[in-house]
Amino acid sequence: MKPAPESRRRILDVALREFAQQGFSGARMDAIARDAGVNKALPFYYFSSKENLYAEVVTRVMGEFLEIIAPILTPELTPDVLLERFPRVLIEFFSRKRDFLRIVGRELLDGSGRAPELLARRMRSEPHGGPVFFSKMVTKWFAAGLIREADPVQFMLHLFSLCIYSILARPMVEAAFQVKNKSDAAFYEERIRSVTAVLKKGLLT
Amino acid sequence: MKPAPESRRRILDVALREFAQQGFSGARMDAIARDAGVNKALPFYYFSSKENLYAEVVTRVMGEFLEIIAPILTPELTPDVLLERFPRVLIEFFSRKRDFLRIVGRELLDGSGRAPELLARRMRSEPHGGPVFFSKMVTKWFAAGLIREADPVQFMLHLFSLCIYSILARPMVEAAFQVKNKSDAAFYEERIRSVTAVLKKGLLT
Amino acid sequence: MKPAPESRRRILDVALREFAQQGFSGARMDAIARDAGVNKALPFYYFSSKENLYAEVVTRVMGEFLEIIAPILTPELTPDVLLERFPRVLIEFFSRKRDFLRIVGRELLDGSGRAPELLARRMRSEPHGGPVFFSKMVTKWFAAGLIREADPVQFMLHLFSLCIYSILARPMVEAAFQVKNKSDAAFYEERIRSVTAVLKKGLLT
Amino acid sequence: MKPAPESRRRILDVALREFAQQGFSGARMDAIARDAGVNKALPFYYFSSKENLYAEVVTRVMGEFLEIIAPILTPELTPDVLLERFPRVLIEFFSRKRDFLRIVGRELLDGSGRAPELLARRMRSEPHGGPVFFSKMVTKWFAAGLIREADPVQFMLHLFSLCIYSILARPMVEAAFQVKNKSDAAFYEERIRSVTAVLKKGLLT
DNA sequence: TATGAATGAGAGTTCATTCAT
DNA sequence: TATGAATGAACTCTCATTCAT
Repeated sequence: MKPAPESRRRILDVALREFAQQGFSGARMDAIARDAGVNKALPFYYFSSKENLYAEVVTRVMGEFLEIIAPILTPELTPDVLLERFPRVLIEFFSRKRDFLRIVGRELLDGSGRAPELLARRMRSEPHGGPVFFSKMVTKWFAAGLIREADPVQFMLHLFSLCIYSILARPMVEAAFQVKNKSDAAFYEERIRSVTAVLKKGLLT
Repeated sequence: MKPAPESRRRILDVALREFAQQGFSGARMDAIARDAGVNKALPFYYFSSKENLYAEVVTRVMGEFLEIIAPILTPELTPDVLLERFPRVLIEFFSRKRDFLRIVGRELLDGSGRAPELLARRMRSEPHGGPVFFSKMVTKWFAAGLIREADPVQFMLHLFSLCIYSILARPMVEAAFQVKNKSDAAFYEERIRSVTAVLKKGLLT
Repeated sequence: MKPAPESRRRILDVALREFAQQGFSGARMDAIARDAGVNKALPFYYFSSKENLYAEVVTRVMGEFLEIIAPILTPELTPDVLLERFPRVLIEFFSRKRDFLRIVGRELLDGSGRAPELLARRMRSEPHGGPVFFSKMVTKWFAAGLIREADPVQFMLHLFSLCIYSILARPMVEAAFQVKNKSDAAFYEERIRSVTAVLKKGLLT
Repeated sequence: MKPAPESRRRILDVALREFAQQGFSGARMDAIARDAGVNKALPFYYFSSKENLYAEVVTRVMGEFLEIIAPILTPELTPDVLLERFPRVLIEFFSRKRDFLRIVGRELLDGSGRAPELLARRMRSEPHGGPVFFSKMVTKWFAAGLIREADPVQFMLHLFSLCIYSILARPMVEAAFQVKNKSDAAFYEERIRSVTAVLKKGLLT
């Protein structure tokens, strides 16, 4: 039996890191090949173009991202459980996988990015009906007087903003305040606590 | 004194847009020159290098950004006034100047960005003592029992996250929810309302 | 003796078409393998190099070409019979085998082509003494007052030019005259008639 | 005053030679730049792509070709004058400009070539009505009993075939006959004589 | 006989930058 | 102040070819 092409996986791993650090245009196929320890033609052998390699990277990133949040969104979900769990899961995920976060961030900046579309397609095939399901849940919660925000989009934006953006914005805010960096672990723990508090206080009735 | 030549300003304007849309590596000096209606050697005449031109763009962006938030931060500021005004000012500013937002966003993604340093330098020379002043204010507010968050960094992250990130994340969240786009104006007004509510409820005592 | 594997023949067939359409440099070994339905290493297994594969193609083309004209060149040949038969045989052959014609055409263009040498070698081993034999025949015909052209080279050039070139030049002349295309069959029949007439009238006494 | 970019012309000249010798795929942009004595980016500066450079070459070739035959086609033309002049003009032109001939030849082989279309466009804007004019002339000559061939396309194919193809086919026929090369000049003079004779005898009444 | 993985040597093209004018 | 011409270095991508299996 042939040894599964480990090179392919290594190229994809390295590409993820390279695209995260340098952005699409800044990333160099040469560098990816070199860091993956293969000939510079091999990435093209497996992925046929830079564009395509990037697409596979984004697909993988969004895939793992969705796998992380999917388990939270059960039909029995209540808003207090959601607000309790979501920040920890998201912040811990992205603080461990900084490169994933940067890929997502870059997709957000490039308006026309592939991520939104990918997301939409995946969401449509989600177990509990995906976004529509979630949308209805928020509406139901609001009707039941459990939360203060009626609009599911606003509700979701609050969650994502506070969790994701805080990791990105940290260096800037710390620079502005000229605060010495705490350890990463300490910062993220503190952040999880604070975000959870604001969300619960701010959104639950 | 000679009036600054119009070409120079046009190049800077176009560069801001190009860097915002394409990122540093993706931006093309050719394209900037073309769109500014000048020969492609002229940007080098004025700014000597791509790196330098980008630096000037970032400086301008951060400058205008700080000019927007500076007036809010008076010595007499109270937290309820801050939370009332800040979201409107920030969201309205960045929704009008999408390119500014993207420049800032890219700076956040490129860990080594110039923005944090620039910000730090500017902050140090602020009227009321800048960040240290603000830091003390938050501490004082907390001591006075006006707010629930003791850490100025966390406090600030909440504000920026909810305001800035929501503009960037909108296409993604709307894609996920498969929501039809409202008009921009309606969306932003709604967002301002919702963010303000969450912040006040979540952070004020 | 093992039957020549079918893959080998398929590769050769496809190669002939590919070289005809794209020329030597334009032809892609990948494409040949793909179209032959084999792995792209196999052509090298059988033919060891592109150069070599091309040589085999040319050999085959020239071989079939000579097989076509050989039967005409009998010792009893008279000029009127030659001029009657030759155009039909050649034009019908090449109009059925366009790829053969293009291979020959390309050989003519690449001064250093392998075809002339191949031809020379084959001719030397022809039944009736080959070209020398033919050369003498033309001389004899001229001496006997049967034809108006004494030089065998000129004589032969007339034959080949009118027959072969007309197939190649057709698209160009039709473009120039903006003539609607007749059916291929009709065109070739017309061409055979016209060429035969010119040759007989022009060369016979 | 700026010195007219001599580089551009040099690149075009060299490209004509290179494309003629190597064909489109075989030609190397590097080689063109090198032989033109310029940096290898300059051909792209002026012509933006290999494809485009080739198109300019073909345009030039067809242009000069048409300039050569245009003066012959006057309204007062008679068939005996045409058949007398045409072979000499064409054979002398292409024997002096072998590269032109090879470009034309390659265009003929690549069915989809640009040459036919180019030719058509140029013909349409010719002084005396171009091909339609010529077509009518042939018809008139035939009606007047001056020539034996009624079809203008066949008539034209005879002319071009005998003149052009003979230059290309010479090495092959000489190889076949194992004839020692005469001097070029002698061969072409001989060819002009022979072609003229065949055409006049074969086509005139 | 046949293949998938892998490669070295370029090929065409791009791009920031320089320079004479 | 402004430009057209020109370049060097790099970049993405291609392609004939090899090799272990």
